[in-house]
Amino acid sequence: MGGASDRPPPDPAGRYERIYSVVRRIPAGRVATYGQVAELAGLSGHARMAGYALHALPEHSTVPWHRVINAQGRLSLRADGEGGALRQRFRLEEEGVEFDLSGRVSLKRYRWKGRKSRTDARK
DNA sequence: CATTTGACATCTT
DNA sequence: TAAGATGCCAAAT
Repeated sequence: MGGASDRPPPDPAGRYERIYSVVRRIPAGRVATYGQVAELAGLSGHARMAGYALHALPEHSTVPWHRVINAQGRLSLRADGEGGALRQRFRLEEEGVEFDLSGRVSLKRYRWKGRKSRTDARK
């Protein structure tokens, strides 16, 4: 067993990097939920971690954090008030993502089908 | 070192 | 559809 059990994060100082890596793979015009990002990052079940990672992300970062939304298809941003969320919404609209009257995104249509790496569909 | 809080998800009422 | 409760991990105080 190679030791290390099955714990994915061998990076005590770069766990977030794993999250960023997944977010970077999100194509424009597509969105992914925190839970999905966490799962692709190897932290399945720990959706919160994904959120913290993005929050700790600097603005000048090249990570398209605006493509990451919550499972309700809604934007989640407490800091910066609604301005931050509003800014994110405009950014997504600019990429082709549409919002409904409730301010929610149709995950059914814009959800990014990201796999764990592997062009193979599954298995 | 213990407590609190935080870019969430999922289930239940 | 909305609202409340629970679980998760990490950083801040």
